[in-house]
Amino acid sequence: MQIKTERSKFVPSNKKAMSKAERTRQFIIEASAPIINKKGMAGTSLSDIMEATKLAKGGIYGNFENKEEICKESFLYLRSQLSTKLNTAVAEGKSAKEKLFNLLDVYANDINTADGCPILNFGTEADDTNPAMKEQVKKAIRSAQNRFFIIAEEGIKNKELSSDINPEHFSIKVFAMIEGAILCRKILGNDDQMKIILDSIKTEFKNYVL
Amino acid sequence: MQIKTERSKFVPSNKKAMSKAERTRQFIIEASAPIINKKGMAGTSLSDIMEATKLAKGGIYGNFENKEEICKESFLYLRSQLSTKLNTAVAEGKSAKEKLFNLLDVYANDINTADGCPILNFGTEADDTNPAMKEQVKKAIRSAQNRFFIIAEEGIKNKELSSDINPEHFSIKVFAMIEGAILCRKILGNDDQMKIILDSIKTEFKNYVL
DNA sequence: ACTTTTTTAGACCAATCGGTCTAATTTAAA
DNA sequence: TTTAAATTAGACCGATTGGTCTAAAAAAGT
Repeated sequence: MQIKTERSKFVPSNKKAMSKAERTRQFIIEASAPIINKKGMAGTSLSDIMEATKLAKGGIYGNFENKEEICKESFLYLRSQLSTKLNTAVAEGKSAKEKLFNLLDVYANDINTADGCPILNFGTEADDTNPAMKEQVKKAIRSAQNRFFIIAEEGIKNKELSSDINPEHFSIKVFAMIEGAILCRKILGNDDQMKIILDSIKTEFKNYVL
Repeated sequence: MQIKTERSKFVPSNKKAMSKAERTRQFIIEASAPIINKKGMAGTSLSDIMEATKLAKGGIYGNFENKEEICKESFLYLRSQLSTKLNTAVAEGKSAKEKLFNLLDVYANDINTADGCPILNFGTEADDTNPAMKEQVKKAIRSAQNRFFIIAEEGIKNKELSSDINPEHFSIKVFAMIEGAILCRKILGNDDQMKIILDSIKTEFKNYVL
């Protein structure tokens, strides 16, 4: 005895050539990602996901092997969303300085709108318990650091920046500071420290601008 | 029908005037803390704690209201353990520079021995789900930052440091960088970035030494 | 429009969750 | 050493966990 119920009407950005299942799969990811990012992988239950998607168990497990796969795909989704924003910000800058400042501004403004940095959230949970996830986070860190690295390196190449700047050290320091700042923002509940840190990065960077 | 079993023979550092229950309570905390720090609060089950302590449920719940209390006490324990180490390192330094460098060296060497920084681990998990815990982490951040602040401020007062150093900004930046470095160390699985960051902090600090 | 294939609902499952309670056992006071 | 109080073992509890399976429903060919 089955009762007729409404099904998912979700239509993702890339509409064409997507089967119903592919669309549902994507819908589940997009609905789950913010929850998992917020409550953690262990802290998010299947009923949380069912509630968020309004789907029954069958609808979920018809599209995913298990909860872990949903977590992994959610991380990849959040990572790519954020990546796009950050890359766009960089691309819109015309100089090394503009590129960096645009990039920092995204970190300043955008991430608190969402529920925090997925690298930080998934990373701290995965490190001791989930090697596959840890590997994904590792890639994400490398790519985030590389964004800063490229800006500095190209800046030198284009004679915009003094070659005194060490792109590797610069990218590592800046990334670490920002992740630390995100943590402080979340726990302390305000942007004060984030602002101080971003200002300080900008001030230091200006010393290298030729 | 009860079967006689061995009970906890644990004797904590402060031996005197502790009832059996107080000792067991402390024992449970010390056994649980590293597990919770590692697997997270949601990721640690009561059976994990039972296994680590070799106690039955009754032995646990006779000493704690609920799992959350164990988590909270575990955080406080880890925090105080770490605090002691850090404060000792600072106290052993004879100059501002020595104090800071000693302090940084603890972060460099000691924390990877354990299972990562409790501020980072508990903080990222608590922020959206556990306001009481979040409040505790907030205190811990403030106290950790204050340690750096005091070193800089006293350094100025004692004419060891140029007053160009801004103790507030310095403490915020250094703390953020270290937390970021701890994250990177855990995920990337090596100390390279941590070393670069600590060296960079030291180098920058030296500019202010008179 | 009809048929086949894909997809989803939801009952069901064993296992585990956090937590309670009582009786047995230790501890500690007398 | 006896006795009263404090403490712990572990059976038990209902709720929830992640996950399976089948029949119904929807989507996709034809």
